Amino acid sequence: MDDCHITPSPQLLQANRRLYALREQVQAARRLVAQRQDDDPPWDSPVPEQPQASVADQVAALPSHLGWESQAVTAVLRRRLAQSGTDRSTDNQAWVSQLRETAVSSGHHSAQTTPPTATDVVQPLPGWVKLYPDIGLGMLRQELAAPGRLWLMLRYLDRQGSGNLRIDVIRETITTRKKPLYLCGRRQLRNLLRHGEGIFWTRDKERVWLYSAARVAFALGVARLTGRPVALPIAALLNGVGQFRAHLYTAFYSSRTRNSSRGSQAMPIARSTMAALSGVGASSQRTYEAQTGVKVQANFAVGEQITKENLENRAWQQGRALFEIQDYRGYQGQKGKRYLAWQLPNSYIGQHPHRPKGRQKRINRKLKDLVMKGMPGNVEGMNETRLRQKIYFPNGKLAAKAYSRNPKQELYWKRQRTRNGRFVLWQQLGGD
DNA sequence: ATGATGCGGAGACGTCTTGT
DNA sequence: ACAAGACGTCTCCGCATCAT
Repeated sequence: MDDCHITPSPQLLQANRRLYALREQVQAARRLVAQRQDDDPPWDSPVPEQPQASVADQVAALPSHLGWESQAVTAVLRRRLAQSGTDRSTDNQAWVSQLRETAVSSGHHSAQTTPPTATDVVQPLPGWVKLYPDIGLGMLRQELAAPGRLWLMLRYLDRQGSGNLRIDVIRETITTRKKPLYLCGRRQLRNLLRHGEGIFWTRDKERVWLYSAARVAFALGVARLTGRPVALPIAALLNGVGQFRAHLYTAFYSSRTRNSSRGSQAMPIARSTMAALSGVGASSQRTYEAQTGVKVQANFAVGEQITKENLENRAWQQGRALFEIQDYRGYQGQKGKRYLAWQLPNSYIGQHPHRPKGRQKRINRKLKDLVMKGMPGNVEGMNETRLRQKIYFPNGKLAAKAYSRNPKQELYWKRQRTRNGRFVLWQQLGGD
C-alpha cells in the first residue's frame, strides 16, 4: 500500500504523456470509423454500383487531427482508394471492407480468430453490429429472426455501406465451417435469402441489395424507432438462432436501461407487455434473460394508509395482490402506520452497450413517410405501442409534474431499495 | 432435393415470492 | 393468511441441420 508514495521518473511521465497522446489519436480514429458505421446508409432500392470515390475524397479532405494518420482509418481508406493490395489487414475494419471487393482468403481475420462468447457483450469495437431494438422485437414478432440474423450479418460485412454484396462472397464467408463468421450451411443460406427477400433485401443471381433500416422496420410493422440503439456482439449472431433471439429480446431491455454513476436502472415493465411487444412468452423471456445475463429487479408499490374503505376500493379497482406493510421506520410519514402494498412488474437491466442514435431521427422520418404511403388501416395499429402512457418515474418531482397534468392517472415513483437490496419500493400517486 | 434427427420455443400447470 | 405475478419444470411440436 506504500506504492502510492513513489514519485514517477521524468521518463515515465514523458512516456505517459505520449501514451495519452496516442490514445487520444486512436480514439479520434475510432470515433470517425464508428460514426461512419453508425450511419445507416440509404439502401432503399436496388442500388447499382455507388460511386465510392466521393467518400474517399470527403475523408481525404478531413483535417489530419481526426485520425487520418491512424492505422485503422488509413487501412480502410487505402482500400477505398484501391492503390495497393498489400495493406496490413490486422484490423477488423480492413478485412471486412476487403471482403466486399475480393474473394475472402483465410489469412486476415486475426481480430476474430476466437469467436467471442456471450460474456463479451460489454466488449466495444470491433466485434459488434448496431441494432435498433425495435427492429429486433419486430423480427421476433414476425418470426423472422433467422433471416434477420443474416441481414445483420450482411450489414456487418458491408461496413462501407454500399448496400450490395456478392452472393459468392457471402457464401464463402458465412457457410464455410472453418471460417470465423460461419453462420449456417449453404442450403440454409439459400432458404434464408429466399425467406427474407422483399423484407430485408432484394437480390439477383449475383448480388444481394440490402434494404435500409427504415424499410426493414416498415416491413416488420415497426412504426418508430425508440430508445437507444445497442451494440450487438457478433458472437450473438454466430452461436445459433436461439442465442440470437435471446439477444434480440434482451437488447430491448438494454436500450431502456439507464447507466449512471449510481449504477444501472430501468423502469418496470410487465412480462405481459413484453409478450405483446415481442411475441415472446413469459417462460422464454426468462430463458433469454438468463442466457444474456439480464439482471431482474422486483418492485413493490406502497399506497395509501389502510382504512376499511380504501382497502375495499383498491381490491375492487385493481384486483391485484394486496398486502399490508407496517411502516416501522416512518418512511411514509408517522412511524407504525399501516399501508397498502402490492407487487409491480419487474425491472430488467440489460447488458448491451449503447450506441449513438446516429441517423435515427432521419430513419424515423422516412419510416413515417412509408407508413403514410402504406395501408391506412395499419397506421393505427402501428402507432399503438408508441402511445403507451408513462406511469413510472425515477423521482417524486417528475411524478408530481405528470400527476398535475392528469390527477386521474395512476403513477409510481421510485422510493427506495429494501435493506437487503433485492427489491425496490415505489410510491403510488393518483389513480383514485 | 429429401428424410431423419435433435434442439429449442411455447404453453400448461404447479410452486414460490412478497411483508407483517 | 392473503393473491397476482414470477418462477420452474414438463411435454409437444416445429424448425434447422445434416447425411444421403
